[in-house]
Amino acid sequence: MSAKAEQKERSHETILESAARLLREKGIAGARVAEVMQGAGLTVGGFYAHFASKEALVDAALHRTATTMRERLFARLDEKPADDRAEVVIKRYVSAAHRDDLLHGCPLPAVVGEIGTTAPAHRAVLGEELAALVTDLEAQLPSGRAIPKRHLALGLVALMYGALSLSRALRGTPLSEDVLRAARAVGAFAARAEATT
Amino acid sequence: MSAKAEQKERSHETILESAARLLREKGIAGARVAEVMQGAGLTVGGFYAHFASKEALVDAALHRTATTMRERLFARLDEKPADDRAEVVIKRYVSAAHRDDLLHGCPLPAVVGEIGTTAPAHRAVLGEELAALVTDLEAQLPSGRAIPKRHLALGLVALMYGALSLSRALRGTPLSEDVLRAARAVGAFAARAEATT
DNA sequence: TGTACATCAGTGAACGCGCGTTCACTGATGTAC
DNA sequence: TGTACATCAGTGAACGCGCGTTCACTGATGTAC
Repeated sequence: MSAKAEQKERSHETILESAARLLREKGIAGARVAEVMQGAGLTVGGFYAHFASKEALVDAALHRTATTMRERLFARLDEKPADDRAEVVIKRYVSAAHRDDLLHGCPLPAVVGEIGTTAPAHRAVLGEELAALVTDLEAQLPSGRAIPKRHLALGLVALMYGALSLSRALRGTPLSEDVLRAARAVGAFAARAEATT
Repeated sequence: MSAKAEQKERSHETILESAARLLREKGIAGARVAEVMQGAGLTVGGFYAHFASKEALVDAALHRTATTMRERLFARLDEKPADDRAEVVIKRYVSAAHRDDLLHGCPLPAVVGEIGTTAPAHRAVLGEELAALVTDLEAQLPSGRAIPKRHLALGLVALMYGALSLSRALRGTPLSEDVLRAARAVGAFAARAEATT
Protein backbone atom coordinates (compact mmCIF):
# COMPACT_ATOMS: atom_id res chain seq x y z
CA MET A 1 0.00 0.00 0.00
CA SER A 2 1.21 3.51 -0.78
CA ALA A 3 2.45 5.82 1.96
CA LYS A 4 -0.47 8.09 1.17
CA ALA A 5 -3.03 5.34 1.71
CA GLU A 6 -1.30 4.23 4.91
CA GLN A 7 -1.43 7.78 6.18
CA LYS A 8 -5.13 7.98 5.46
CA GLU A 9 -5.76 4.69 7.20
CA ARG A 10 -3.92 5.91 10.28
CA SER A 11 -5.96 9.10 10.29
CA HIS A 12 -9.19 7.12 9.96
CA GLU A 13 -8.22 5.10 12.99
CA THR A 14 -7.25 8.18 14.99
CA ILE A 15 -10.55 9.87 14.15
CA LEU A 16 -12.47 6.79 15.28
CA GLU A 17 -10.57 6.68 18.55
CA SER A 18 -11.20 10.34 19.17
CA ALA A 19 -14.89 9.88 18.39
CA ALA A 20 -15.13 6.86 20.67
CA ARG A 21 -13.67 8.84 23.55
CA LEU A 22 -15.92 11.86 23.04
CA LEU A 23 -19.00 9.72 22.51
CA ARG A 24 -18.60 8.11 25.93
CA GLU A 25 -17.89 11.43 27.58
CA LYS A 26 -20.51 13.61 25.93
CA GLY A 27 -23.03 11.47 24.10
CA ILE A 28 -24.05 11.71 20.47
CA ALA A 29 -25.03 15.38 20.25
CA GLY A 30 -22.16 16.34 22.54
CA ALA A 31 -19.54 14.66 20.36
CA ARG A 32 -19.10 17.46 17.82
CA VAL A 33 -17.41 16.77 14.52
CA ALA A 34 -14.97 19.67 14.89
CA GLU A 35 -13.94 18.47 18.35
CA VAL A 36 -13.55 14.89 17.17
CA MET A 37 -11.20 16.08 14.40
CA GLN A 38 -9.31 18.32 16.79
CA GLY A 39 -8.90 15.33 19.13
CA ALA A 40 -7.38 13.47 16.19
CA GLY A 41 -4.95 16.30 15.47
CA LEU A 42 -6.79 17.28 12.28
CA THR A 43 -9.15 20.02 11.11
CA VAL A 44 -12.88 19.81 10.43
CA GLY A 45 -12.73 20.06 6.68
CA GLY A 46 -11.05 16.72 6.20
CA PHE A 47 -13.72 14.76 8.02
CA TYR A 48 -15.90 13.96 5.04
CA ALA A 49 -13.07 12.23 3.23
CA HIS A 50 -13.22 9.65 6.05
CA PHE A 51 -16.89 9.30 6.88
CA ALA A 52 -20.01 9.96 4.87
CA SER A 53 -21.68 11.81 7.74
CA LYS A 54 -21.64 12.27 11.48
CA GLU A 55 -24.25 9.53 11.63
CA ALA A 56 -21.86 7.06 9.98
CA LEU A 57 -19.11 8.07 12.40
CA VAL A 58 -21.34 7.51 15.41
CA ASP A 59 -22.39 4.09 14.15
CA ALA A 60 -18.76 3.09 13.66
CA ALA A 61 -17.69 4.50 17.02
CA LEU A 62 -20.56 2.75 18.77
CA HIS A 63 -19.60 -0.58 17.28
CA ARG A 64 -16.00 0.00 18.20
CA THR A 65 -16.59 1.03 21.80
CA ALA A 66 -19.12 -1.72 22.46
CA THR A 67 -16.68 -4.30 21.14
CA THR A 68 -13.69 -3.19 23.21
CA MET A 69 -15.94 -2.95 26.25
CA ARG A 70 -17.12 -6.52 25.75
CA GLU A 71 -13.57 -7.77 25.35
CA ARG A 72 -12.50 -6.18 28.62
CA LEU A 73 -15.61 -7.40 30.39
CA PHE A 74 -15.10 -11.04 29.50
CA ALA A 75 -11.29 -11.11 29.57
CA ARG A 76 -9.41 -13.78 31.53
CA LEU A 77 -12.60 -15.41 32.82
CA ASP A 78 -11.01 -18.86 32.57
CA GLU A 79 -8.95 -17.95 35.62
CA LYS A 80 -12.16 -17.87 37.66
CA PRO A 81 -14.30 -20.79 38.84
CA ALA A 82 -17.15 -21.44 36.40
CA ASP A 83 -19.80 -20.68 39.01
CA ASP A 84 -18.34 -17.25 39.75
CA ARG A 85 -17.96 -15.96 36.22
CA ALA A 86 -21.30 -14.23 35.79
CA GLU A 87 -20.79 -12.51 39.12
CA VAL A 88 -17.30 -11.40 38.08
CA VAL A 89 -18.71 -9.85 34.92
CA ILE A 90 -21.40 -8.07 36.93
CA LYS A 91 -18.82 -6.75 39.39
CA ARG A 92 -16.56 -5.51 36.64
CA TYR A 93 -19.39 -3.69 34.92
CA VAL A 94 -21.15 -2.38 38.01
CA SER A 95 -18.15 -0.75 39.66
CA ALA A 96 -16.90 2.71 40.53
CA ALA A 97 -13.84 2.04 38.38
CA HIS A 98 -15.99 1.41 35.33
CA ARG A 99 -18.19 4.38 36.13
CA ASP A 100 -15.13 6.63 36.06
CA ASP A 101 -13.36 5.01 33.12
CA LEU A 102 -14.81 6.97 30.23
CA LEU A 103 -11.83 6.13 28.06
CA HIS A 104 -12.48 2.40 27.84
CA GLY A 105 -15.89 2.00 29.47
CA CYS A 106 -19.35 1.22 28.19
CA PRO A 107 -20.83 3.75 25.75
CA LEU A 108 -24.45 2.79 26.46
CA PRO A 109 -25.16 5.24 29.30
CA ALA A 110 -24.16 8.13 27.06
CA VAL A 111 -26.21 7.11 24.01
CA VAL A 112 -29.26 4.99 24.89
CA GLY A 113 -31.39 7.95 25.95
CA GLU A 114 -30.60 9.85 22.77
CA ILE A 115 -31.32 6.82 20.61
CA GLY A 116 -34.70 6.55 22.32
CA THR A 117 -35.51 10.20 21.73
CA THR A 118 -33.65 12.28 19.16
CA ALA A 119 -31.31 9.80 17.47
CA PRO A 120 -33.37 6.74 16.45
CA ALA A 121 -31.08 6.29 13.44
CA HIS A 122 -28.67 4.36 15.66
CA ARG A 123 -31.27 1.89 16.88
CA ALA A 124 -29.96 -0.90 14.67
CA VAL A 125 -26.35 -0.76 15.96
CA LEU A 126 -27.61 -0.56 19.51
CA GLY A 127 -29.67 -3.70 18.95
CA GLU A 128 -26.72 -5.59 17.49
CA GLU A 129 -24.29 -4.64 20.22
CA LEU A 130 -26.79 -5.40 22.96
CA ALA A 131 -27.60 -8.80 21.49
CA ALA A 132 -23.88 -9.60 21.37
CA LEU A 133 -23.49 -8.58 25.00
CA VAL A 134 -26.44 -10.70 26.08
CA THR A 135 -25.10 -13.71 24.19
CA ASP A 136 -21.69 -13.37 25.81
CA LEU A 137 -23.18 -13.07 29.28
CA GLU A 138 -25.56 -15.95 28.72
CA ALA A 139 -22.57 -18.20 28.04
CA GLN A 140 -21.26 -17.48 31.53
CA LEU A 141 -24.48 -18.24 33.38
CA PRO A 142 -25.05 -21.48 35.28
CA SER A 143 -28.21 -23.28 34.13
CA GLY A 144 -31.19 -22.17 36.18
CA ARG A 145 -34.75 -23.31 36.40
CA ALA A 146 -37.30 -20.55 36.93
CA ILE A 147 -35.96 -18.24 34.23
CA PRO A 148 -34.60 -19.23 30.81
CA LYS A 149 -30.88 -18.48 30.57
CA ARG A 150 -31.25 -15.89 27.82
CA HIS A 151 -33.94 -14.07 29.78
CA LEU A 152 -31.80 -14.03 32.88
CA ALA A 153 -28.88 -12.66 30.85
CA LEU A 154 -31.07 -9.96 29.30
CA GLY A 155 -32.51 -9.01 32.67
CA LEU A 156 -29.03 -8.80 34.17
CA VAL A 157 -27.90 -6.58 31.30
CA ALA A 158 -30.83 -4.24 31.98
CA LEU A 159 -29.84 -4.16 35.64
CA MET A 160 -26.17 -3.57 34.90
CA TYR A 161 -26.83 -0.87 32.33
CA GLY A 162 -29.41 0.81 34.56
CA ALA A 163 -27.09 0.90 37.54
CA LEU A 164 -24.06 2.21 35.63
CA SER A 165 -26.22 4.78 33.90
CA LEU A 166 -27.76 6.13 37.10
CA SER A 167 -24.41 5.97 38.86
CA ARG A 168 -22.77 8.08 36.16
CA ALA A 169 -25.58 10.61 36.17
CA LEU A 170 -25.32 10.90 39.97
CA ARG A 171 -21.50 11.05 40.04
CA GLY A 172 -20.31 12.88 43.12
CA THR A 173 -23.41 12.22 45.20
CA PRO A 174 -23.79 9.42 47.78
CA LEU A 175 -26.52 7.72 45.72
CA SER A 176 -23.94 7.12 43.00
CA GLU A 177 -22.09 4.57 45.14
CA ASP A 178 -25.29 3.20 46.67
CA VAL A 179 -26.83 2.24 43.36
CA LEU A 180 -23.69 0.32 42.38
CA ARG A 181 -23.59 -1.58 45.65
CA ALA A 182 -27.32 -2.34 45.47
CA ALA A 183 -27.20 -3.52 41.87
CA ARG A 184 -24.21 -5.77 42.56
CA ALA A 185 -26.11 -7.37 45.42
CA VAL A 186 -29.31 -7.88 43.45
CA GLY A 187 -27.43 -9.07 40.37
CA ALA A 188 -25.31 -11.59 42.23
CA PHE A 189 -28.35 -12.77 44.13
CA ALA A 190 -30.40 -13.32 40.98
CA ALA A 191 -27.57 -15.10 39.17
CA ARG A 192 -26.82 -17.38 42.11
CA ALA A 193 -30.28 -18.03 43.53
CA GLU A 194 -31.56 -18.90 40.08
CA ALA A 195 -28.90 -21.56 39.79
CA THR A 196 -29.65 -23.20 43.11
CA THR A 197 -33.43 -22.85 43.45
CA MET B 1 -56.44 37.38 42.81
CA SER B 2 -56.78 39.59 39.78
CA ALA B 3 -57.88 38.17 36.45
CA LYS B 4 -54.47 39.09 35.09
CA ALA B 5 -52.63 37.10 37.72
CA GLU B 6 -54.97 34.15 37.25
CA GLN B 7 -54.30 34.22 33.55
CA LYS B 8 -50.57 34.18 34.16
CA GLU B 9 -50.87 31.28 36.56
CA ARG B 10 -52.84 29.30 34.00
CA SER B 11 -50.20 30.02 31.37
CA HIS B 12 -47.44 28.94 33.75
CA GLU B 13 -49.22 25.64 34.26
CA THR B 14 -49.79 25.13 30.54
CA ILE B 15 -46.13 25.82 29.81
CA LEU B 16 -45.07 23.29 32.43
CA GLU B 17 -47.40 20.66 31.00
CA SER B 18 -46.10 21.27 27.51
CA ALA B 19 -42.52 21.07 28.75
CA ALA B 20 -43.22 17.86 30.65
CA ARG B 21 -44.63 16.25 27.52
CA LEU B 22 -41.74 17.32 25.28
CA LEU B 23 -39.15 16.40 27.87
CA ARG B 24 -40.35 12.79 27.95
CA GLU B 25 -40.56 12.62 24.18
CA LYS B 26 -37.35 14.36 23.20
CA GLY B 27 -35.09 14.74 26.20
CA ILE B 28 -33.56 17.93 27.55
CA ALA B 29 -31.80 19.23 24.43
CA GLY B 30 -34.71 18.08 22.28
CA ALA B 31 -37.29 20.01 24.29
CA ARG B 32 -36.78 23.40 22.65
CA VAL B 33 -38.10 26.52 24.32
CA ALA B 34 -39.92 27.71 21.19
CA GLU B 35 -41.65 24.36 20.80
CA VAL B 36 -42.59 24.25 24.48
CA MET B 37 -44.24 27.66 24.14
CA GLN B 38 -45.96 26.69 20.92
CA GLY B 39 -47.28 23.58 22.67
CA ALA B 40 -48.73 25.90 25.31
CA GLY B 41 -50.40 28.07 22.66
CA LEU B 42 -47.98 30.95 23.26
CA THR B 43 -44.97 32.49 21.55
CA VAL B 44 -41.30 32.26 22.52
CA GLY B 45 -40.88 35.81 23.72
CA GLY B 46 -43.15 35.39 26.72
CA PHE B 47 -41.20 32.49 28.16
CA TYR B 48 -38.84 34.47 30.35
CA ALA B 49 -41.69 36.07 32.24
CA HIS B 50 -42.48 32.57 33.53
CA PHE B 51 -39.09 30.92 34.01
CA ALA B 52 -35.63 32.34 34.62
CA SER B 53 -34.04 30.04 32.07
CA LYS B 54 -34.51 26.80 30.18
CA GLU B 55 -32.59 25.14 32.99
CA ALA B 56 -35.17 26.27 35.54
CA LEU B 57 -37.96 25.00 33.31
CA VAL B 58 -36.34 21.59 32.96
CA ASP B 59 -35.85 21.31 36.72
CA ALA B 60 -39.51 22.15 37.31
CA ALA B 61 -40.72 19.82 34.58
CA LEU B 62 -38.55 17.00 35.89
CA HIS B 63 -39.97 17.36 39.37
CA ARG B 64 -43.47 17.49 37.98
CA THR B 65 -43.17 14.44 35.73
CA ALA B 66 -41.39 12.34 38.33
CA THR B 67 -44.10 13.13 40.85
CA THR B 68 -47.04 12.25 38.61
CA MET B 69 -45.24 9.11 37.52
CA ARG B 70 -44.77 8.05 41.13
CA GLU B 71 -48.42 8.70 41.91
CA ARG B 72 -49.58 6.51 39.05
CA LEU B 73 -47.08 3.82 39.90
CA PHE B 74 -48.21 3.43 43.49
CA ALA B 75 -51.92 4.15 43.01
CA ARG B 76 -54.58 1.78 44.42
CA LEU B 77 -52.02 -0.62 45.84
CA ASP B 78 -54.24 -1.30 48.86
CA GLU B 79 -56.49 -3.33 46.55
CA LYS B 80 -53.64 -5.81 46.11
CA PRO B 81 -52.35 -8.38 48.64
CA ALA B 82 -49.37 -6.98 50.55
CA ASP B 83 -47.03 -9.63 49.22
CA ASP B 84 -47.81 -8.78 45.59
CA ARG B 85 -47.42 -5.03 45.76
CA ALA B 86 -43.76 -4.73 44.81
CA GLU B 87 -44.36 -7.04 41.88
CA VAL B 88 -47.37 -4.97 40.79
CA VAL B 89 -45.24 -1.83 40.80
CA ILE B 90 -42.54 -3.58 38.78
CA LYS B 91 -45.11 -4.83 36.26
CA ARG B 92 -46.65 -1.39 35.90
CA TYR B 93 -43.28 0.22 35.29
CA VAL B 94 -41.73 -2.49 33.15
CA SER B 95 -44.55 -2.77 30.61
CA ALA B 96 -45.14 -2.08 26.93
CA ALA B 97 -47.95 0.27 27.97
CA HIS B 98 -45.56 2.38 30.04
CA ARG B 99 -42.92 2.25 27.31
CA ASP B 100 -45.41 3.75 24.86
CA ASP B 101 -47.06 6.22 27.26
CA LEU B 102 -44.84 9.24 26.79
CA LEU B 103 -47.61 11.53 27.99
CA HIS B 104 -47.71 10.27 31.55
CA GLY B 105 -44.72 7.96 31.77
CA CYS B 106 -41.35 8.12 33.45
CA PRO B 107 -39.05 10.93 32.32
CA LEU B 108 -35.85 9.19 33.40
CA PRO B 109 -35.03 7.34 30.17
CA ALA B 110 -35.10 10.61 28.27
CA VAL B 111 -32.92 12.60 30.66
CA VAL B 112 -30.51 10.41 32.68
CA GLY B 113 -27.99 10.07 29.87
CA GLU B 114 -27.91 13.79 29.25
CA ILE B 115 -27.54 14.53 32.96
CA GLY B 116 -24.55 12.19 33.02
CA THR B 117 -22.94 13.86 30.03
CA THR B 118 -23.95 17.32 28.88
CA ALA B 119 -26.50 18.47 31.48
CA PRO B 120 -25.00 17.89 34.94
CA ALA B 121 -26.89 20.94 36.20
CA HIS B 122 -29.92 18.72 36.76
CA ARG B 123 -28.09 16.17 38.88
CA ALA B 124 -29.64 17.47 42.10
CA VAL B 125 -33.28 17.10 40.98
CA LEU B 126 -32.51 13.67 39.59
CA GLY B 127 -31.11 12.63 42.96
CA GLU B 128 -34.15 13.91 44.83
CA GLU B 129 -36.68 12.26 42.57
CA LEU B 130 -34.80 8.97 42.53
CA ALA B 131 -34.52 8.93 46.31
CA ALA B 132 -38.27 9.52 46.58
CA LEU B 133 -38.95 6.67 44.17
CA VAL B 134 -36.68 4.30 46.11
CA THR B 135 -38.34 5.23 49.39
CA ASP B 136 -41.80 4.60 47.97
CA LEU B 137 -40.79 1.23 46.55
CA GLU B 138 -39.01 0.21 49.73
CA ALA B 139 -42.27 0.66 51.62
CA GLN B 140 -43.90 -1.99 49.43
CA LEU B 141 -41.21 -4.62 49.84
CA PRO B 142 -41.58 -7.63 52.12
CA SER B 143 -38.77 -7.88 54.65
CA GLY B 144 -35.95 -9.98 53.29
CA ARG B 145 -32.76 -11.35 54.71
CA ALA B 146 -29.79 -11.37 52.37
CA ILE B 147 -30.21 -7.82 51.12
CA PRO B 148 -31.23 -4.76 53.17
CA LYS B 149 -34.63 -3.49 52.06
CA ARG B 150 -33.34 -0.15 50.81
CA HIS B 151 -30.65 -1.83 48.77
CA LEU B 152 -33.15 -4.20 47.23
CA ALA B 153 -35.40 -1.25 46.38
CA LEU B 154 -32.50 0.68 44.82
CA GLY B 155 -31.38 -2.36 42.84
CA LEU B 156 -34.91 -2.92 41.58
CA VAL B 157 -35.15 0.72 40.53
CA ALA B 158 -31.93 0.33 38.53
CA LEU B 159 -33.37 -2.77 36.90
CA MET B 160 -36.70 -1.12 36.14
CA TYR B 161 -35.13 2.05 34.79
CA GLY B 162 -32.60 0.09 32.75
CA ALA B 163 -35.24 -2.12 31.17
CA LEU B 164 -37.63 0.72 30.31
CA SER B 165 -34.76 2.75 28.95
CA LEU B 166 -33.44 0.01 26.68
CA SER B 167 -36.95 -0.95 25.67
CA ARG B 168 -37.73 2.60 24.58
CA ALA B 169 -34.49 2.91 22.66
CA LEU B 170 -35.21 -0.39 20.88
CA ARG B 171 -38.87 0.38 20.17
CA GLY B 172 -40.10 -1.51 17.14
CA THR B 173 -37.52 -4.29 17.37
CA PRO B 174 -38.09 -7.72 18.99
CA LEU B 175 -35.52 -7.02 21.72
CA SER B 176 -37.76 -4.22 22.96
CA GLU B 177 -40.38 -6.69 24.18
CA ASP B 178 -37.80 -9.24 25.28
CA VAL B 179 -36.04 -6.89 27.65
CA LEU B 180 -39.33 -6.03 29.33
CA ARG B 181 -40.28 -9.65 29.79
CA ALA B 182 -36.80 -10.54 31.07
CA ALA B 183 -36.68 -7.65 33.54
CA ARG B 184 -40.13 -8.46 34.89
CA ALA B 185 -39.04 -12.03 35.49
CA VAL B 186 -35.76 -11.09 37.17
CA GLY B 187 -37.42 -8.32 39.21
CA ALA B 188 -40.26 -10.48 40.47
CA PHE B 189 -37.82 -13.25 41.23
CA ALA B 190 -35.52 -11.01 43.24
CA ALA B 191 -38.37 -9.42 45.18
CA ARG B 192 -39.99 -12.76 46.00
CA ALA B 193 -36.99 -15.00 46.53
CA GLU B 194 -35.45 -12.43 48.83
CA ALA B 195 -38.54 -12.56 51.00
CA THR B 196 -38.66 -16.31 51.29
CA THR B 197 -35.01 -17.31 51.39
C1' DT C 1 -69.55 56.89 37.02
C1' DG C 2 -65.98 58.62 34.21
C1' DT C 3 -61.32 59.74 32.88
C1' DA C 4 -56.28 59.54 32.75
C1' DC C 5 -52.53 57.00 33.78
C1' DA C 6 -49.90 52.64 35.27
C1' DT C 7 -49.15 47.83 34.94
C1' DC C 8 -47.95 43.79 32.78
C1' DA C 9 -48.87 39.19 30.00
C1' DG C 10 -47.81 38.23 25.70
C1' DT C 11 -45.87 39.36 20.75
C1' DG C 12 -42.53 39.23 17.09
C1' DA C 13 -38.28 40.19 15.45
C1' DA C 14 -33.63 40.38 16.33
C1' DC C 15 -29.15 39.01 18.78
C1' DG C 16 -25.00 36.05 19.11
C1' DC C 17 -23.49 31.59 18.90
C1' DG C 18 -22.45 26.84 17.60
C1' DC C 19 -23.53 23.19 14.80
C1' DG C 20 -22.98 19.85 10.36
C1' DT C 21 -21.67 20.24 5.89
C1' DT C 22 -19.48 22.15 1.56
C1' DC C 23 -15.83 23.69 -1.31
C1' DA C 24 -11.91 26.03 -3.55
C1' DC C 25 -7.37 25.49 -2.58
C1' DT C 26 -2.44 23.60 -1.14
C1' DG C 27 1.41 20.80 -1.24
C1' DA C 28 3.36 16.40 -0.69
C1' DT C 29 3.22 11.88 -2.92
C1' DG C 30 2.63 8.89 -6.95
C1' DT C 31 2.80 7.87 -12.04
C1' DA C 32 4.07 8.05 -17.04
C1' DC C 33 7.42 8.49 -20.27
C1' DT D 1 17.54 9.13 -13.69
C1' DG D 2 14.93 13.13 -14.60
C1' DT D 3 10.89 15.78 -15.76
C1' DA D 4 6.01 16.95 -16.24
C1' DC D 5 1.68 15.98 -14.88
C1' DA D 6 -2.04 13.68 -11.89
C1' DT D 7 -3.76 12.42 -7.52
C1' DC D 8 -5.50 13.20 -3.17
C1' DA D 9 -5.16 13.89 2.25
C1' DG D 10 -5.79 17.69 4.62
C1' DT D 11 -6.75 23.02 5.26
C1' DG D 12 -9.49 26.99 6.33
C1' DA D 13 -13.19 29.71 5.48
C1' DA D 14 -17.79 29.94 4.35
C1' DC D 15 -22.74 28.13 4.03
C1' DG D 16 -27.43 27.64 6.02
C1' DC D 17 -29.79 26.55 9.95
C1' DG D 18 -31.59 26.25 14.63
C1' DC D 19 -30.91 27.28 19.23
C1' DG D 20 -31.50 30.23 23.91
C1' DT D 21 -32.09 34.71 25.09
C1' DT D 22 -33.20 39.81 24.73
C1' DC D 23 -36.02 43.70 23.94
C1' DA D 24 -39.01 47.39 22.13
C1' DC D 25 -43.65 47.26 21.61
C1' DT D 26 -49.00 46.29 22.08
C1' DG D 27 -53.28 46.19 24.12
C1' DA D 28 -56.18 44.54 27.65
C1' DT D 29 -56.67 44.94 32.64
C1' DG D 30 -56.15 47.43 37.01
C1' DT D 31 -55.83 51.79 39.86
C1' DA D 32 -56.30 56.67 41.45
C1' DC D 33 -58.99 60.54 41.79
